[in-house]
Amino acid sequence: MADGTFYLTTPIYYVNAEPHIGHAYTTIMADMVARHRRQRGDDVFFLTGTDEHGDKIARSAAEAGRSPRQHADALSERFRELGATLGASNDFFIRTTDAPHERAVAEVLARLHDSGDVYRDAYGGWYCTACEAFYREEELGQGRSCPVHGTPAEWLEEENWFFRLSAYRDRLIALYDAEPQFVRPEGRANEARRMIEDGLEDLSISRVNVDWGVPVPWDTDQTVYVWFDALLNYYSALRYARDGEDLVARFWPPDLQLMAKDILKFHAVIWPAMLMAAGLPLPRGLFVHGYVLKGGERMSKTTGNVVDPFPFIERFGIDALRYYLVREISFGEDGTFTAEGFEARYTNELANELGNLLNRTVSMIDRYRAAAVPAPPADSALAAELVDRTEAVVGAFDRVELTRAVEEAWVLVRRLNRLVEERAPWSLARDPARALELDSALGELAEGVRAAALLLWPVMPGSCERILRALGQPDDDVALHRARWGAGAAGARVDRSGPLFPRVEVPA
RNA sequence: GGCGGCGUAGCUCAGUUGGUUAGAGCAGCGGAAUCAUAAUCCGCGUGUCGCAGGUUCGAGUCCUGCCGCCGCUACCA
Repeated sequence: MADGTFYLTTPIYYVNAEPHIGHAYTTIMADMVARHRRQRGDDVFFLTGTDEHGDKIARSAAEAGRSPRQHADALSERFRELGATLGASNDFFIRTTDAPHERAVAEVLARLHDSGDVYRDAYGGWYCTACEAFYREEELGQGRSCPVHGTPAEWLEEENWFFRLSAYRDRLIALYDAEPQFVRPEGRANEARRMIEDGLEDLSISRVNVDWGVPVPWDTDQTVYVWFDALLNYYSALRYARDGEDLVARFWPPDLQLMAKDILKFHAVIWPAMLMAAGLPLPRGLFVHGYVLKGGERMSKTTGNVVDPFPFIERFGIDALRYYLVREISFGEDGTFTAEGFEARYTNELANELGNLLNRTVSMIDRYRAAAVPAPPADSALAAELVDRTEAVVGAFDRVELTRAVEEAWVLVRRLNRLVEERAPWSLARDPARALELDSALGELAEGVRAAALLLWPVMPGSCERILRALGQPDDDVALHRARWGAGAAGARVDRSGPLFPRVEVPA
């Protein structure tokens, strides 16, 4: 970031089920950050992908009657397609089954083994195959059942390789002391800190009975624990995403890593410890967001309480979904997805406020000035206001307050609708003596809408490019500095190309 | 049990380090306007800021207790 590069990641998605809106949410939010940083001229690398190893994948593959590889291929492709549908501008899509990733995992693990951070020990415990996790006796339910699945846990004893996580306790606490912004929001940092202070146990990072995984290089009877494997994707991707170029030097460490709150511990405790052990610089910041709730409850693959994003995308368009998610759910908090709320925001905000603003602007310029966009007046009060809006948006993005960023941009949209009423161009148009005033009013309006499109571009890229085209502006340069007052192309002609967000009939 | 969070207008929520008459959006009511996707703009809030105490010149904002709701405690964004 300081050097003008920006490395941004989403978690990699586990391919044991079809993607749902929770995955879409994280990818969309990350994409907004990525696009915003590019608007600012940063050299951005935006990574997402899929997590494909583990016994659970092998089992669901078997149920589906195919090999783990076939299963992973099929589902990984679904996640890749989801990203494309969402308009995700990721620079690479990593799969943990990529051979270069597996080599990187083996290398890092070997390094930790050599340095003494990985050791062999016996481990016994109650194991749930569905969870791929061991439980302590007191955690089990009646009949020694898995607290999550309710199915009986089995007693397993095996020799595993352990990561000396406990040895990093003091260094982790020092990290949280020194970098209060390492994990945001603040409450999540406190949670993570508490996990560290409450005592860390060494972590078993290999499995004997799991075949579908990366073999432990010096003990090929064992495979690497999926989380150890998965976390390293953030590092390994930079080593092979571009043929012939090692991106590690250019982008490492990550500037921002996004995730939902369920995987806080892996990212805020285990991951930095792994990097310390490997001698790699730590990420500059993690941001932990909340859940997209349905009916006030958590969506879950297990219970089937999920929202399918595709019908909404088909009816309202991807930009409407992107807008709704970032606006409705205060980023960092949980929020509830409802069809009613979606439709209300689409109609009130996208169609009526923004879409209609563009439409009335273009329409008046077409009607009163034969489609020629007048130059914006240099003395407009909007010029200063635009500086304020832009700074507010940039500041919000810097703090990863994405909901706030859209709200700040939206203040301009509302200001512009008010401006139309204040100037009343239709009234000026009736008096030929006020032609200059009319030019000024229409130029001011067009310039304001153009700037609003640039501020909102990370949220709704396609729609904002359409706004620019409708105003006769090039749509291929959306750099943020072009949101300056008067930076638009001169001599533009408006193009009436129909409603930006057409009203959608809502069946009763 | 442990740890953490939440409870502010009918609804969804903002409210930096405590400081004057507690805000926004939506919904509702009234009005203006007619460029526009009948889309916009203006006006209208007697809210015990969950309850009870405490600290303070002053608390929605800090402390204690209580009530209610929720999350995490190694499946899943």
